[in-house]
Amino acid sequence: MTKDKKLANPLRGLEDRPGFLIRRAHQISQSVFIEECAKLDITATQFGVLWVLARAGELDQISIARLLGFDRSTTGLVVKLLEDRNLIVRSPDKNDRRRHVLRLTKAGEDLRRRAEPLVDRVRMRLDAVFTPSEAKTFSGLLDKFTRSFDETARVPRRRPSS
Amino acid sequence: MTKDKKLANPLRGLEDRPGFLIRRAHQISQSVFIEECAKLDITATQFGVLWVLARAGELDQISIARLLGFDRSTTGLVVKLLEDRNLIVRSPDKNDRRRHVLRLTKAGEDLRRRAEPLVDRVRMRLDAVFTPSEAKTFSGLLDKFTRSFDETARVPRRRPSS
DNA sequence: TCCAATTAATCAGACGTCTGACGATTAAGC
DNA sequence: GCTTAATCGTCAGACGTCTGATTAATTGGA
Repeated sequence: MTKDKKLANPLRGLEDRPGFLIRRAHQISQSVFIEECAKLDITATQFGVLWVLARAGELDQISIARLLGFDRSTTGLVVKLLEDRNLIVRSPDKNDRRRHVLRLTKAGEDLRRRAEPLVDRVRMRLDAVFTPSEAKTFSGLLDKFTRSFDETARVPRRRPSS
Repeated sequence: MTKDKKLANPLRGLEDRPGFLIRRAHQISQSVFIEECAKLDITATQFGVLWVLARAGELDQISIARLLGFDRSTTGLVVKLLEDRNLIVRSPDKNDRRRHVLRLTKAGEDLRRRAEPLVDRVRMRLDAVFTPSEAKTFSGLLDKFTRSFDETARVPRRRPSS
């Protein structure tokens, strides 16, 4: 290969590695989320915790981590931020004193509800670059990809049975 | 919706948001990269810089950032780590004193070359969960997705013309 | 019953990522 | 030429993420 060819495309061979494009896709989707939800000052990760708590009523940190596929430490830090903002409360579990059970406060539930339409907008903006058929295929492949690694990944994820 | 149904699947409605699955896919691919390249002590981000420098010969930080879609600050920090390990050298640009031109050292080029087969293994492991046809479709959709946002994203990316 | 393995949670440390600000330098318009 | 705008790089601060270690509590097996 000549030096000129190198200069012509310094990315040939990197661009088609899935990891590289996945990283970029993640960066983009995070950026769109932050942009849409700026007025609520909430991140995608934080919203995930609010969401799952709204659905489940109450959970301990480890359960949240497993459902969302977050690392234990990550979950602990995110939960701390939400607790500092009084969006969730933590109370010791009487049956198992290692656990702290989390639940949404009224403020947390209000914020989650207000975030809902904004998060829908994020989804719409992300899907908008595809035809409906492509969007479906993309989601399906992402699901297959992530599902294939759920059990063997360093940070495993246990999806609900339903 | 009954409370029982909530408990049955606390993730319904979150799982099919593309951003959520993209995050998980990113987490997985990073994890596989780290696992394969553990003995070289290099991350995907760092490898990207080594790669693009190997291709281009020499570049300043901003050019690297634009080619890879990294933030300026991120690039600065990654470059610093590589420089501390003597994998790249930085020299002031005589024509433009704002710039510092980066190039690989011998150690940097050696590391990049040794990383090559490991990075190929990462790609193989990621693609292995798909049929060849699915892998191609997935790559194509990821490319379309990222390309659609390259210009409007907060962190823009300028792909090489070739 | 008692010891060992497991589990929940926290912490320090590291890297990646972005924002907003700043200083230094160059380029552009008048 | 001079003023203004744009650009390169850095820094502090914040959040997300993972590792490895530690502490406290529970569980399971001999």
